[in-house]
Amino acid sequence: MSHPQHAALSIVGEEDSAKRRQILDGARAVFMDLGFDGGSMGEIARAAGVSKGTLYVYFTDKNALFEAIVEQEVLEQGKSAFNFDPTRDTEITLKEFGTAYIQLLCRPGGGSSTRTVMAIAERMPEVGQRFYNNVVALTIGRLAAYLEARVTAGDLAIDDCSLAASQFMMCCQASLFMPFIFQAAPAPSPEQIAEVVNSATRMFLAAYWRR
Amino acid sequence: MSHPQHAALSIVGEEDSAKRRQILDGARAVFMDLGFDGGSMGEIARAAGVSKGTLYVYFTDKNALFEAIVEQEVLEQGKSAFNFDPTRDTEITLKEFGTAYIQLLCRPGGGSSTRTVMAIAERMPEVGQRFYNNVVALTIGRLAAYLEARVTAGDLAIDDCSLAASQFMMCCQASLFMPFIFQAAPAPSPEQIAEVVNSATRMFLAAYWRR
Amino acid sequence: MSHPQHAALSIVGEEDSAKRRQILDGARAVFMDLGFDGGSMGEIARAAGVSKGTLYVYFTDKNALFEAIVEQEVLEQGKSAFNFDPTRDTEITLKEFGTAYIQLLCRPGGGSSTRTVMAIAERMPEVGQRFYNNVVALTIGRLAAYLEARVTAGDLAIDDCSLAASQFMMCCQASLFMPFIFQAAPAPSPEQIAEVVNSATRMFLAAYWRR
Amino acid sequence: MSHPQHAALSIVGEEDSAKRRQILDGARAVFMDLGFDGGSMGEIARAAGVSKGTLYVYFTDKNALFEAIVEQEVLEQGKSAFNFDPTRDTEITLKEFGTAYIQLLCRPGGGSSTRTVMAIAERMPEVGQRFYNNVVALTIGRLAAYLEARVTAGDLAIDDCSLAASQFMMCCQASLFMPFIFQAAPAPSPEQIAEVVNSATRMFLAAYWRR
DNA sequence: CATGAATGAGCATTCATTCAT
DNA sequence: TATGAATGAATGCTCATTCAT
Repeated sequence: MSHPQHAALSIVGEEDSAKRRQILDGARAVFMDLGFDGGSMGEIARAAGVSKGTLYVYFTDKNALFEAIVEQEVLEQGKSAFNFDPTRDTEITLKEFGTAYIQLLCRPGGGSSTRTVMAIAERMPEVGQRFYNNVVALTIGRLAAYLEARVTAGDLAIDDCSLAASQFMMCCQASLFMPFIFQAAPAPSPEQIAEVVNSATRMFLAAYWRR
Repeated sequence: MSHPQHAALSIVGEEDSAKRRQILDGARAVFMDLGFDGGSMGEIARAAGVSKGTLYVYFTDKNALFEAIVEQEVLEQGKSAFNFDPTRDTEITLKEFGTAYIQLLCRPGGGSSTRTVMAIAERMPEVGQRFYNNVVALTIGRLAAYLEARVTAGDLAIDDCSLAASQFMMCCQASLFMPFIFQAAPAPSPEQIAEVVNSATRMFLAAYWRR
Repeated sequence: MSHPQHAALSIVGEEDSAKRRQILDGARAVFMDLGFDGGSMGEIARAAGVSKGTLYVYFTDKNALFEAIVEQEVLEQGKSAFNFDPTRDTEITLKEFGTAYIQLLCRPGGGSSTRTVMAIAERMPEVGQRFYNNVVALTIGRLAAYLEARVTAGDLAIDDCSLAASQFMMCCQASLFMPFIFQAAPAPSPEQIAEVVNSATRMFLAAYWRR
Repeated sequence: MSHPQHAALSIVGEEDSAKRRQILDGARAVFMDLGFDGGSMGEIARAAGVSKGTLYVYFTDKNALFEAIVEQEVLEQGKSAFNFDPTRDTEITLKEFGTAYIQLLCRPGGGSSTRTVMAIAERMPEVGQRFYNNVVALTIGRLAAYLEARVTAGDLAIDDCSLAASQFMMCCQASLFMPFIFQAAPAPSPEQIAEVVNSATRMFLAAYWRR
């Protein structure tokens, strides 16, 4: 029993045969491009290079396959290691994190996972929740922990570090993410990102830097 | 001559018979709940209390109906009159605006239009653009104009008022909008909104208040 | 009772209000262009410049309207007065008739009635029969009567004048009608028609001229 | 690799699985009875004993299926081997050919393909052309070649053998094909055919027999 | 009588899913 | 296990027909 046979939603210890991976790769490409409804099982099969029948050997149905994709995305993005060394310089840390974060969020064809999950959240709330909790909230939590450390270190004066973390992340998105996700602007250039992140950092430190 | 027979796509001066309104209401409910692909013309007909055929008397096809819904949302949200009297107190103005803005964005079942449009933006870029330009960018522009006035008045010191406006709006969303749109949290309470908006205002003024 | 109210299929003495004529004209244009299935009642209404509802005031349904069109075509084509003066020169009469006949049959957009009726004959046999009997057979009969007169006059020696008439008409179609109706060639030029009709006449007289 | 998965429109070397044949048989029955517009994919599926979905596994759409039917008819009728041995007696050859030709054209339920293709020729001209060129024109060409041989042999005196061939074929149709295709008469009996073909042959030889 | 808004049955087509091999 | 042929329910859309005005 160490092969497929429906691992269902077990968050950890997913079966990972080559076929399964192949399917997930194809499915990700299709779902992220076309969305849940827009992508068909046929296209996924073609993209994955397997037969349609095989899809159903590894996943009970389209929903399960989609959930697995999101899960994978969650795992992967959750792994995004930002440098939150608590002893590191605050300004540098914030700028580097902000840049990496926006680059991740706005990479060409990469708002896709955010968009795709947002899109389905009304119909598949658990999927939206998992994505939020394990990607967005996780990152907020990590940044919050870093901020807490800087508070302790005496650099910053913050009441609610979680809120502050969220504020910083949203500030970094200002003028970049919304146009990008609404297709009103292409992916931002490194220069644009730098400018916005610098401004966000300045604002953040102006508000929270220990006076 | 105030009746159906294809009013076409005229953006302004749309025919507004009762039937048309009825259909738009049904369609909005369905599209916002299920998304563009998820909602079927049959369901819309049922929701609107008309026959499927009637849908096509008023709208050429599913796309046109969807676009009309978005257009309506655009018109409605674009009309949102925030009090941007340039002589008004800065802090009060920001707090009131922030509160109204988040209430609009996160009203129960109201992130839906944002979500629904984001979801379709990859496949219908013009729709995404219209929504961004006439709702999001419009509001940013209005706030930016107000900020400009306060700069002139000597209250604030801001280089890029448009960026600043965007920053304030994003800051107000912190910890509220993302959980809401990912269905990880219900619509925020007035108290939650007040707290976040206050914090955003504090941060904003700390950064941009003339020293 | 001297107005509409469904005159049904009465072959003679059809009601003929202006509206009715208007409808028939629109319907003819549409049916002959698009065929019975291809033409819609909506298009007919537009072509006739009346409302769809009005169509049903004058004709019970699409079938009845179509039948009326064919009937009208039958009446009109039946009236085609070829010069069959029994005392007229045989060769000249044949050539003139042949030319007029092919011109009628192959006039641009005019094989249409033949095509349209043939097309529906399997599903509406009575319509096909009426058309054949009152257009094709009628013309054969008239030519046959003329031939009979020439036999009596001593010009021709024919056993079965009806068959002979049919033979002459078919011979005139040779190389012209089939390509035309299969859309493998455009409507024939007067020169082409003349050549074919001349050849047919030569052949006919070679076979039936009193030796 | 002898199975579906879209054999596309390859005119020759068509895949020929049993299912495909089954579908073609059902489709032929339906299309020939009801015409292109009159026959629905649902009826075809029922007639073929397969599901509607299966139709689309073998044919991209209704048009393709219809074209395949016509193509099959073209192939089949094009194969009709008439005995055109150039050394064979002229009168016998003509009579035998004429009889076989009319029998083919007027076989019960067999004028149908001619009718069905004529009917659609206005909207699908390539289909009409293929049918004309590969069925009608082909046969004319073969007969013309035979006539040419008889001219060379000194039996016949013909200027335009192609026109003469067409004339003979049309003459053979006299009083038989038109009533048949308009459903004004059932398929002709062998006796009727013999009589008409004999008369056509007599006429033809009277005109073209070397004097 | 004439209108045109409204209907609902019907159509071509797609696609998630099943299952014999 | 992997396949791909087959399915049938569902979808977007059209159109002949009805009926209140």
